[in-house]
Amino acid sequence: MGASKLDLHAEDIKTMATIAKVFAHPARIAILQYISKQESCICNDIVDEIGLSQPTISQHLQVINKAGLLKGNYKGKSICYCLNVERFQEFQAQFNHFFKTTTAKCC
Amino acid sequence: MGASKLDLHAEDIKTMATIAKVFAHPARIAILQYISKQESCICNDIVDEIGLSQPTISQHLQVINKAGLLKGNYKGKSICYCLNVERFQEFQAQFNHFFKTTTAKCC
DNA sequence: TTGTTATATTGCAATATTACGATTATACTG
DNA sequence: CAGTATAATCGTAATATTGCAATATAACAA
Repeated sequence: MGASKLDLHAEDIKTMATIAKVFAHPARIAILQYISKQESCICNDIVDEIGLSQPTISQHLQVINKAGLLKGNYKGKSICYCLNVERFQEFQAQFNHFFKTTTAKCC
Repeated sequence: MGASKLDLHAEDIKTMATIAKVFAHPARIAILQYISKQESCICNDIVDEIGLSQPTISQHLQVINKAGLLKGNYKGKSICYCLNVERFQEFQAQFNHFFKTTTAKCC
């Protein structure tokens, strides 16, 4: 099928998976790293940097944005995309909690 | 297409995405948490716990296993799956590094 | 307003993922 | 060895993701 039986899983478990999905594509990791490095980061720069087409980058940006990790302000004709640091730290906290609470008992 | 242009991205970026993919499905998160909680954790228990079919669970276990996160020993007829803690901690370290090195400069 | 540049959206093709029934392999038991 | 229980594999269907060309929209400049 391809559709995950979402109702099966607890809310926090679904949240973790949703967060992880954002990071589950190299282009999105690359975009996040690039955005965080640059002082000013307009979409066209990202396109040049990553090597994917403008629509594809835009699509990945949308995924990142939907996760709440993006802030954008117009800088002239371009948009300066920036990392939503607060949200990013929330994600990190979720991961840390997941790692902390997942420790093997057996073997 | 669906195929990611892998050659575009740096090795460490691909690694991050690959790791994240393991966590990018609620069933796998649930499996990992369940495995870590139980003293002894046979596959059939996981099937009962998660509510997906045996082949589906087996498929997810394979994904987790390919990532190196699984240890399994036969316990009678069943297999006791356990978390490879060392590998799991490696993953955590990778995430920590990613989060640490990705900090916004602009906005 | 018209033209220009930058980004978003749409539509579509290719591939990947998820899920399960049917079957096969594996390890034990009698 | 034959029988049983458990897990893996195969085949296949449904859905999701990825990627891009074409097009639309948005913001500015003249």
